[in-house]
Amino acid sequence: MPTQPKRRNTPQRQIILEKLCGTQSHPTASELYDIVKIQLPRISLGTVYRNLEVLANNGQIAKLDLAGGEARFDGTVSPHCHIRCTDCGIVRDLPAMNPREPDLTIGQTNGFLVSGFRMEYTGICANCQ
Amino acid sequence: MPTQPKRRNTPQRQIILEKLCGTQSHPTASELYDIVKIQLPRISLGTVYRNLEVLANNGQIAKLDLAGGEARFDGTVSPHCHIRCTDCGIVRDLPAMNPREPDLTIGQTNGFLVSGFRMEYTGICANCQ
DNA sequence: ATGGCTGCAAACAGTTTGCATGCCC
DNA sequence: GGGCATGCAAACTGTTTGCAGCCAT
Repeated sequence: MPTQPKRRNTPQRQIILEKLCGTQSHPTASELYDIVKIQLPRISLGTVYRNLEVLANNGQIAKLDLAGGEARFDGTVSPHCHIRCTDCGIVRDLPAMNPREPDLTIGQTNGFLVSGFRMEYTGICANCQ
Repeated sequence: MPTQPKRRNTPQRQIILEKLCGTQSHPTASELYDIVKIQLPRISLGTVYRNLEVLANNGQIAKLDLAGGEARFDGTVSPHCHIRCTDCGIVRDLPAMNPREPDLTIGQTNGFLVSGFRMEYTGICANCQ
């Protein structure tokens, strides 16, 4: 198997991780770009995307590939459900909700090897009501 | 409230609906475009998108806004779960699975007005294993 | 000096939209 | 003729990639 490359802990990567873990919101890549740019004005959007991918592969952050186009990112890795506003798109945690365990046998009828499952609530957030 | 426009039943719209309902797969817009093009060689991709939107708003088809980029469309409207191959992206029905009823109170802590929820299994399909 | 990383810009994919024209009621 | 629909092409959005140069090991 291919050994993974030795990663460096660049300021860009550090600050991206720090800002993502320091927020309750689940920012998109470009929202995060705007936040990080305050401290690193010369950072590029491409770097944000590249680092988010590295961090997600590392298991340090979670990529939320929910409905509605843009991917969002979550500094909290432990599994929990989300609720998404169908109007403005913001995503919040549902901490009280513990997701049902995936039923790994469910894919057998289709020949699938089940690896996971996702649950997502949708609704209208307080702001948009 | 705005009255909705009087829709016409054009051949394009008819055949898109017919082809979508006649398949078990959950085609993307451009996959459907390729299928419909056999019978209507001059149809445009934009028309496919526009009609899929009209049909979805009509409740005649369902738009599956799952993870993984491309939207997919489903001629079966009754609620059921899906399993998606993380490798090739194909989507299959999970007919045995009846989705848990959405818990409408779940959003109260966040001030959300819950309108629905989605469940999606992921795995590797038989072909990609 | 090797190889990961950066900023920048261009490329890319999926989707939407503007426009001139066509066709049905 | 009012208005929905079409084909075409251009625009737009989110994301990825190629490249030259930089910096840590």
